[in-house]
Amino acid sequence: MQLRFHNSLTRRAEDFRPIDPAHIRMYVCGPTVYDLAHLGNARPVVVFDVLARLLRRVFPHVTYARNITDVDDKINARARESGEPIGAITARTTADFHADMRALNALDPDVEPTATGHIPEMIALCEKLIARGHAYAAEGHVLFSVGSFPEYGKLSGRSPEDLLAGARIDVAPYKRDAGDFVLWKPSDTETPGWDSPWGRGRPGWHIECSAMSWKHLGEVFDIHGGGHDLIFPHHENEVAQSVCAHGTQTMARYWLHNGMLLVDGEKMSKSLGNFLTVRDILARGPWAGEAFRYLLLRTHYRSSLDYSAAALDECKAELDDFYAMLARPAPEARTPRAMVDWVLEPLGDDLNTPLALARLRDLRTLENIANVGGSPAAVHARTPEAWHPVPGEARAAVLEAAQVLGLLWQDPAAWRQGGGDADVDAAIAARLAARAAKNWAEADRIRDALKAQDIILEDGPQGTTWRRA
RNA sequence: GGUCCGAUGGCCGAUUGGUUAGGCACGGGACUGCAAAUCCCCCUAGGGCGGUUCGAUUCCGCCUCGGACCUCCA
Repeated sequence: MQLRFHNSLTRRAEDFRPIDPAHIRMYVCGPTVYDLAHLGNARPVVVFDVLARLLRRVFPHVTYARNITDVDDKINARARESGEPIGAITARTTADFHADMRALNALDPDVEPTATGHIPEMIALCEKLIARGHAYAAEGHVLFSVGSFPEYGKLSGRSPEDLLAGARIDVAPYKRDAGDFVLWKPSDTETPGWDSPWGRGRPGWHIECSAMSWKHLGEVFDIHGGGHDLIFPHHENEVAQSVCAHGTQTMARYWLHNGMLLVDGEKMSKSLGNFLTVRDILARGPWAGEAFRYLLLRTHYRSSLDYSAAALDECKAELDDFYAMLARPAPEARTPRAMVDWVLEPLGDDLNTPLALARLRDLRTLENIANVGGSPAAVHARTPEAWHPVPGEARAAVLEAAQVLGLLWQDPAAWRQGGGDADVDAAIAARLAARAAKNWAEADRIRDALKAQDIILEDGPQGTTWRRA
């Protein structure tokens, strides 16, 4: 399967040509652990989780690295405000992050380096950059010299003049050039710091990712991912650091950036009152994690995505339909390879998850037709060949393809009836007796009483089943 | 102000130089004691103005609107 990705570096869709097809290496910028993950933080996690699953399906060996930034001035500020020790904040927030992302069925990356675990590598990078004339020490700082790297601005598509013209920061006096950025900065006794050739200090943000990707993926690797808002300055600076330190042509061959997530049409912010954490979503119910994942995947990863509670409910309804199909007894059947490939094919085209989901729904319809009856003509108009509905086959294909999307991993009965213990069997038996006596009023009364508890009965050929609304 | 991205039905969202996928909502039907689930049908849309073309939603230009970034935001 040939993969194609839109490469931010060239602003074009390109065929994916691995550096080493036997070993694919991907790095994605992870969270700064000072607060609970918000909805926007979850988007790159889910998007690149799907990409990692796809890569693992296509290539024999994949190393996916996603870092934890656990040294940062936002963390320091949080500790000063709350009085909680920094180590406690980062440990708790990291655990919360892991729990939240697992609730979205995002697999753990293969390696999850921490910034504090890679201070020696960061110092080594600073020394290499100074030795090569790309950085200089000044007043306890180490600064990257933007003027030493002619290609600075290539990733973000800016010229150094543009960057300078748009700069809205105060230029520190020790900077040789307004665009120079910090690799290392001094720490006072109240601030976390590590001994270095330039005195006790701490790393700048950008150097962390250069150090961690170098350590775990090498000087040049295949894919670098992250949010679109990180292109400048974070990724631009990463490229400058890594390329200049190692003397390589590039840092990563393919740069993938996900679009921003909006809430009710506006960017999330605490001042607007539309700031939502993943935990807020998960509190909606046991279905909410998967419904949110579905919501993220039904929009192409590069588009901006507008979150709303109504959209989340719609995603739950769509998953209800899938789980209704999966809950129906089905015979063991072979998994038709062609059906799985047909669903996954769009993923190879710059991770077109919305089209893959549409095809997954077509397979669901095919399975329903095999079991319940109907005409496959509408589905056949879209499929590459007229697959005959055979009970169990499309179902098996749905389950295998959904694994790559990280969907439909839950037990269908648990999905339909989960969210609390309910003993409805006795009520169903009583209603069955009333129906046998053609006492429709009593039968409907029982059904309505259950409905008042959000329990929906479904009479089918194999008897009566139930689910939660 | 600069750089870049986008605009598709009531809503969400793909594909495409030649009758605009799919989903949700709405409406109708089959099935059902009535429902639910399922299936069938219906709903046929490309911001505005130009250009290229036999033909433009698709390619190009301008305008409008929205968004991202412009030195530590996913």
